[in-house]
Amino acid sequence: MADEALSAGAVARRLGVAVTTLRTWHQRYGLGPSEHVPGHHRRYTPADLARLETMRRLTANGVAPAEAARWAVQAPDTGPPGAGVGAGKRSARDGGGATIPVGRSGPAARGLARSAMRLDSNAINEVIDRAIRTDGVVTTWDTLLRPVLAGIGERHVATAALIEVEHLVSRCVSEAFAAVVRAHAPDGPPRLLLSCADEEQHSLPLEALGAALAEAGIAHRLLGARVPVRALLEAVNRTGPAAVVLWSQTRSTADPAQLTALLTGPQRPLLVFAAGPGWRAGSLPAGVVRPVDLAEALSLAAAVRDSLDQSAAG
Amino acid sequence: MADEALSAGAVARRLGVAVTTLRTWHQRYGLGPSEHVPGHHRRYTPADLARLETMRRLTANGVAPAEAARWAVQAPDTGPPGAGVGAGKRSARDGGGATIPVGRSGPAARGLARSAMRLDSNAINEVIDRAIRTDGVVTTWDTLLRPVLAGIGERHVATAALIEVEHLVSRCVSEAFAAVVRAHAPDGPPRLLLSCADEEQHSLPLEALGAALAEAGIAHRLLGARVPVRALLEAVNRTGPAAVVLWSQTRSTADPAQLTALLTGPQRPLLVFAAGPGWRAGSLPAGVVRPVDLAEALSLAAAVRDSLDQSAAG
DNA sequence: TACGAGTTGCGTCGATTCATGCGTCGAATT
DNA sequence: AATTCGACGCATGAATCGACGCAACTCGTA
Repeated sequence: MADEALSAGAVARRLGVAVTTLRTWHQRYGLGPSEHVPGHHRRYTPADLARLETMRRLTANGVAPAEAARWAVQAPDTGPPGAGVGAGKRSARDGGGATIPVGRSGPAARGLARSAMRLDSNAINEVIDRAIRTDGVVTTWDTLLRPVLAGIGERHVATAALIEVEHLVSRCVSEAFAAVVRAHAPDGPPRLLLSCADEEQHSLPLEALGAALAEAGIAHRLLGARVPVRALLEAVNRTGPAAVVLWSQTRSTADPAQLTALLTGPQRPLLVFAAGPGWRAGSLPAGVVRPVDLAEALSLAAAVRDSLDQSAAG
Repeated sequence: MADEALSAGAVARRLGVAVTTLRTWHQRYGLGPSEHVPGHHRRYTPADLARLETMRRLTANGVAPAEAARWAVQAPDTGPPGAGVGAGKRSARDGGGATIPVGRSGPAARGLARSAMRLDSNAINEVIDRAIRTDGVVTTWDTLLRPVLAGIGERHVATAALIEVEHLVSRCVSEAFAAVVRAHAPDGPPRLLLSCADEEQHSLPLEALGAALAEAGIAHRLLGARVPVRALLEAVNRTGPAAVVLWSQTRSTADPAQLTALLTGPQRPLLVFAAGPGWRAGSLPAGVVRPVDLAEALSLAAAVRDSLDQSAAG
């Protein structure tokens, strides 16, 4: 670690705020140099600077300063500031429709596919539950459920068959996620709102995120599929979440106007996540964070975890 | 400083009610911050919040707000004996406001409606689970869930609002039924196939039937919504069920040809049920049984099971 | 079965309170 | 000499307050 210790003025200039504000943030929110003896000059380490960067970015997104400071204090790095997202690698696009739709996704996937073809919901449930219990929600989703569902989906659009299989598996997956959410008691008021974009009917990925959040002890609200913009704004207005995750599976449902409506809504500004492969990186309004996969969405949401809402300060 | 001095907005968001409602509760029932000078902002201490939590819990169970407030003021963490669906004395009148019309469906229905308006999925789950545990699936469906869902639906078609509420409640109901199915281990191979009619997207009644069947120890398969005729025949052909229940919610999805196709298929099931209000009694092909409600469908299915057992034993 | 009375949640409006960023000042630090 | 420190104060926009009213629902009654 470079032991560079930035002075208050340097930090203030870098952040674009006044020196006095730094002092104010320190004494009001405790957001200052980690080691500081009263009366002496403040020396900001890179870690302190990172905290202040988080504070600046959150406040720039409209988060109330008191709340933003709380997040910044306990979660130094809440993800990329928006620049690094564009370099998102196109993740595995499992091309090639082979005879076995799951490809090389492991034996569990093959077993699941077989149970699905047999319409054996008990076996499906058993496989999914065990995978979740063993590997957790994220891994199960990425390495088991998504491949199988993608395989069924490809086959379905190609052959116009397997519709009943797709429905059954979707139901089982949904139920498994719901069971995870039910098993983990929520530890506080839900400050996270998950919703599908307008006309978007694929809610399973969002349910996966919800289950992963529950697994991590993070409370949330999940609205479901096909949420019109008006209904979404209504829900935001009513519950006032700290962050909203809007899922879009396909390009046709990824209308950036929905994000803009969220950011300019009557309710207080908030963090907005644009999740799902539908969104185009270039056309997103400013202030929208775009996680590339489930794991990143989870870690981003974790930054909001322990923030008990209280806008009062003493 | 008291690190827990919640502002009015924060509390309102946490409870899922409007800020105005909080003020109303204060001046109508005296349910407010313990220390509050008129004109100043309200600061809710944890004790005050606990009181409001009690208020929320009681109203979620259908207690009239005035009475719930009386309880919450004097006993922050106690409640009246939580009773089942039909219980509860009607001591106080129950008003309206921004809620869902449930008519005379009992206090639990009103509590569920209030929780739904608050988008409080935890409270919704709690109410539903307890009702199912106390009164069983059939009674819960007929006297609690269906009235509330019908109320939401009516208001939804009239006002084009409450879509998010409808989705949330539907999800919770679906999850509750799924939990019932999971909790009761199936005792044999499923000889019963439940499926929605083609284009039919309301699968909740079928899920209710599925949960009731599971509760009675009858194994079944549930395909889900929007099952094309070809997919249904495919599933019947593959699994060879003894009976098939085909659900149709509205007249537009009740094509009798689907029933005829079932009866003339190669793997002809022993019995075909045409369930749901969509079917017209006159236009059903011969050999199709039409249960009028959930209870009748359940008893018919039980009869099928028993006859199968007898034939297997003999 | 229709209607009035009682209840309840919440929107609106003008006034007030509060949180926040920053300027200023005398003393201390580098 | 150049900053920075701690303390205080100020301007401003957001949040809230109190009051009022409205629409909707339930229930008792005719």
